[in-house]
Amino acid sequence: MPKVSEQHLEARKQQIVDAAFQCFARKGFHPTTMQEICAEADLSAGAVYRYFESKQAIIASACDVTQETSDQELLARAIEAPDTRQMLQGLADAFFSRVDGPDATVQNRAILQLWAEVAVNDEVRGTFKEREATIADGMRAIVVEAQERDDFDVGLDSQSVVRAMFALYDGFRLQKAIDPSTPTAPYVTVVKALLTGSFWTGAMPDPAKT
Amino acid sequence: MPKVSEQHLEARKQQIVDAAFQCFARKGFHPTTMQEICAEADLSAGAVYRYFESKQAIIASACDVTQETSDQELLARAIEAPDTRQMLQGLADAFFSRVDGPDATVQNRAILQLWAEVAVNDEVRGTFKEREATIADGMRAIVVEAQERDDFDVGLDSQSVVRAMFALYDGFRLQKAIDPSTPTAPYVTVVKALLTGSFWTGAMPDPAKT
Amino acid sequence: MPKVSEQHLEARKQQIVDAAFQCFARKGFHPTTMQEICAEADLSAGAVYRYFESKQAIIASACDVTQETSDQELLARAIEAPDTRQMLQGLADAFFSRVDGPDATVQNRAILQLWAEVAVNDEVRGTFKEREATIADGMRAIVVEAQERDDFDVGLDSQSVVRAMFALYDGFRLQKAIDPSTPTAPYVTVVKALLTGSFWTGAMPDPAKT
Amino acid sequence: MPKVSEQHLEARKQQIVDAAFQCFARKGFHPTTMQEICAEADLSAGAVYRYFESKQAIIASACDVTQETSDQELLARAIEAPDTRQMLQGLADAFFSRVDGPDATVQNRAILQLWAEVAVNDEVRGTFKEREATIADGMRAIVVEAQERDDFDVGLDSQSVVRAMFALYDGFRLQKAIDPSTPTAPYVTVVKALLTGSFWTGAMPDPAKT
DNA sequence: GATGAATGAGATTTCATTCAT
DNA sequence: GATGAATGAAATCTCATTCAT
Repeated sequence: MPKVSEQHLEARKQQIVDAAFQCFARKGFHPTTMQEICAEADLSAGAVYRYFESKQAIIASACDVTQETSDQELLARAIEAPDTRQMLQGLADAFFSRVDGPDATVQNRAILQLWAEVAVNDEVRGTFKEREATIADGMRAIVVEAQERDDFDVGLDSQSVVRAMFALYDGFRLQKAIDPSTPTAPYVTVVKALLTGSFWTGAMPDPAKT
Repeated sequence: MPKVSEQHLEARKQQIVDAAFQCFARKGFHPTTMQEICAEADLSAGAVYRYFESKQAIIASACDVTQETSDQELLARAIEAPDTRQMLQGLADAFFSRVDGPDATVQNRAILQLWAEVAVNDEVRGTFKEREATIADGMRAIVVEAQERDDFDVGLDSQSVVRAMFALYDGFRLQKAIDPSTPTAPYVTVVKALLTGSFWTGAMPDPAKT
Repeated sequence: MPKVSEQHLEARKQQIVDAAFQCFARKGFHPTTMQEICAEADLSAGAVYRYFESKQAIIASACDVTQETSDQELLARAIEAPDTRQMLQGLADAFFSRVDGPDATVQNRAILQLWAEVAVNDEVRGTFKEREATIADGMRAIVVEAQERDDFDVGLDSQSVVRAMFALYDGFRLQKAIDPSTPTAPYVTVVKALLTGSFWTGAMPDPAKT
Repeated sequence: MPKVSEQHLEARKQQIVDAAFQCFARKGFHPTTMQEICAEADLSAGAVYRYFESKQAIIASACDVTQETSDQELLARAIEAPDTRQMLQGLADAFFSRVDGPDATVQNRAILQLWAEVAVNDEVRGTFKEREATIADGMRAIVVEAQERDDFDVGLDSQSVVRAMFALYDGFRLQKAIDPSTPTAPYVTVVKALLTGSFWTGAMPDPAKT
């Protein structure tokens, strides 16, 4: 009996967050009204408030949900690659596969809303930083390992390398959000080229200098 | 006399937009109230409405103002560099010098608000895309030139290369907005390394393959 | 079988009214929600609505319940006293014994809610006046009798004498409701003194005058 | 300039509290809606909220206003009377003159609402107790003085005597609130009789006993 | 009979905008 | 030109009541 109830509860919460998510991607957090969320969730206001204390709680929940899925898994799988290059390519493919596909534009636009909220809302920022930190740690381990294998310049700050990787991903999501027709494949090719040394084909600086 | 008037008008508009900008960076566009903008601008509601038709107009104006300064100039100056590497390094220094310094956190956070609005507001998106396109075109010329000099892999889509450059910049602004204490210098080093071929120090793939 | 049912029905109603009574004393009629009553009664909303048509009905019932007990009885017993003084003292003791004891604060506070409702709610006022009238009539008989015995000034309006007696009771309940630590015994002493002539110990006015 | 503004502010606040007072007397605090208060005050919702933070604040203010007038003055004037009897009679006349007259029913009913709120609302209770205490202290001085003159039984607790006086007043207000047609004059006569020794005309108890 | 999730009207409160002074 | 009090539509949230299970 408690099980049914709990399943029901979770299902309803999901239903509401999903509906809210759509609305948020469409109009942003604050311009979205509860009425719109209720309509999208096909529920009355009273029902929604049975599952969430406030609109703020729905926003927080929606922020929480974003990409809650398995960055960890991606990292774990990537690490099994035989060499750094293949690992990076696998990672790039895995991450960038998310920016296309059904629902991706909604996700990408929602992410922008989340970022804006993060800049402004301490609670949301807290959760966000925490999650980022977890992934960043995983990534950093990978970077350090690549440096130990002498694949990445050991002189580079590993943290900053991770930041650059994030940037290449997040920055592209921004562009997809603004223009969903942006082609992904050639971008991923560039990213792989950057990370695996085939981007720059010109002369290298005289190592005697610097 | 019309000149004085016009100067005055512009000055007041600037005063209001500046005030609004601060508020927006602090709370986001929509949660910011006109009262807050008025207070920050040290003007009455009536006065503000003499210069702007609506809050929406202030938002649009604030979005317009963002980095209105001289991306073009930076590009023009960069192009004068003797070689691609120096040009890229100059560009990186120029752009990333903006993400620090006084007022930078406000700028970085405001940018997140702008992005969120862009995802959601057709008018703002129009202006934004236009501006981006202008800079992107300038950057693209640089990239194509680098490819012609055989400094960048000619097989890469120049548009996507520009996107990657944008991403490295925007993605970092995102991180600075979330955590203003993020150090910039090591990140810029990584960016330069990525773009000028000193990032990847491992083996290159067998050109016979692929 | 109808009897069992009826007993059950009454028991349930009582349970609900008792619960409501507690809530009402705590928060007042209108701020109390049905949910709170249900929780206090340990019943579901549906169950409560099986026994009462509406919240209004519960309020009415709670008002009805107040002191439903036996003012009449007190009067009947008092009347058996050998003289007016003893009768008044007995009455005072009987009535004021109610303002202390367990549950008395709840009662006293609930009474204030009732009075407020009476001022505002025609239905409740009707019931209230009726009940008051009954007791007032009983009291009045006592007063008239005392006047006939020449114990009370025959020049006084008996109705108003009754009102004064009520006032001494109700006004004290008000004070106990506001501050439950108010001591009862010395107050009762004063009341008895007032009613039996030992309050005023000064000179009496010159009967020649007035 | 600040003076005009401040006067205006006070005037508006008064206007709103007065309007609210009417509504409260009519329907009670909680069933009264802001819309009703706004309509009664002939002001828009927005305007009302410029002067009061919340409905709760209006309730508090309305409670505060109740009888803010000059109980102190009455006491001060009463004290000048040549003897206790005349003083008591003066006091009684002064106080009870308030329970009739235009607007008195509104006042009397509002008082019941206040009492109910006092039982339930800590903030309101605080203010209420404080004010009561002030008057009670004044009254007590009078009572003690009467005891020193040997007009009141010195064996009685002066605090309780004050309480009895309050009760005779408050209890009558209750009755007037419930039935505004209750005649005041004969009641006042009874009160005066009680306090000045002409109520009980029967035998006094044998002082040898007790 | 009992449950408690759902309803939806309605309450309080906010805030962009206007306009008399 | 400037002010800021006033407006009132609309937002969030509550809660008495119903009804499928």
